[in-house]
Amino acid sequence: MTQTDRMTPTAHFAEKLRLAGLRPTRQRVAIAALLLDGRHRHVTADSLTEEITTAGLHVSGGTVYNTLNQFTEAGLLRRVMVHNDYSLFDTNTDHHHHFYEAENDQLVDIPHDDVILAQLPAAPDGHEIKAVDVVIYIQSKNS
Amino acid sequence: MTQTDRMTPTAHFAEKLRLAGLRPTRQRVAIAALLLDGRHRHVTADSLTEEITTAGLHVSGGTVYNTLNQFTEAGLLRRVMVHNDYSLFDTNTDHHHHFYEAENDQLVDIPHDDVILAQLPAAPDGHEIKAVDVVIYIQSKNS
DNA sequence: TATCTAGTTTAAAATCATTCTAAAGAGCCT
DNA sequence: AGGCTCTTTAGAATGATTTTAAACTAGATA
Repeated sequence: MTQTDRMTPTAHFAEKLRLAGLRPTRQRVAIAALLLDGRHRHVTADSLTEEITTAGLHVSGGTVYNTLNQFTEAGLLRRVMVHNDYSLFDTNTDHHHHFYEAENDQLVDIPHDDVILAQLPAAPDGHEIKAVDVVIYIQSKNS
Repeated sequence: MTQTDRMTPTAHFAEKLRLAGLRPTRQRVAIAALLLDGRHRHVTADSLTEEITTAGLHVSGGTVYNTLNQFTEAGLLRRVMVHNDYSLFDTNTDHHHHFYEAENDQLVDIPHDDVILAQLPAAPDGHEIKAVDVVIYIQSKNS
């Protein structure tokens, strides 16, 4: 049993935020409780706002965007690039890749081991690799 | 010597557009002449507009966007997803991947053979793989 | 070559996700 | 509790891209 297991949910997420270097404000804790509960899913500023509303809470639009960006920078979320229409965030920060079906704007995780990069190029001089993203674009067979 | 080698540049690109199913309008031919000459590079709506102006021509903003989208749909260009700020297009439609340095918004091609995907997952039922994109995010070593 | 029509281009307005602003509010240290 | 800094807020601003409605043109037809 870890330390945070004995805490109230709020204290648990507040601690998580502190560890990430973020002051645990009411809004950030509320969003953390929604997004960082271990469930793996993909959210947008819009879908998150909806969740917040459904939970009977209110957080201003600007703060939703700020929080999403701060969580991402802190490594609590991962940004997924599949189109230019709006930002997508993945609550699963483990190393994994994605299928993307443009037709339905559907993003699906690929299990960690199912893509193996046998050989990577060396990063250009003076640079290091920060992340490797693989997106496999798929479409219905009858289209 | 192929057929198009004997044509004027304009006729050459007009033919290219026809083959792609696009009516060769003055604007599309002009843009094709700039983008589809075989040089491999990355352009944005903005950088393309600049090129057009430099060439002493004028094409409306809407048409620049439409053309970029149509060329992409026709397989004459490839869209590269690395951020959400604006769309990037690659004049190289061959299968290859990219390094992306967020710091300077710098996109660099990775030679075809330098990334080897040893194993790909099967596409979900009823779907087929359309494309596989690999983006390697890099950063300066001293940051 | 004149005519027709569907597809294109245009400038300008509209859209829409995201960021910025300035003022009000809230952690948190003493 | 007091105070300082970081946050949040609502609303305005930004900026890339799309849409609009009218003017234009490629290409087919007569």
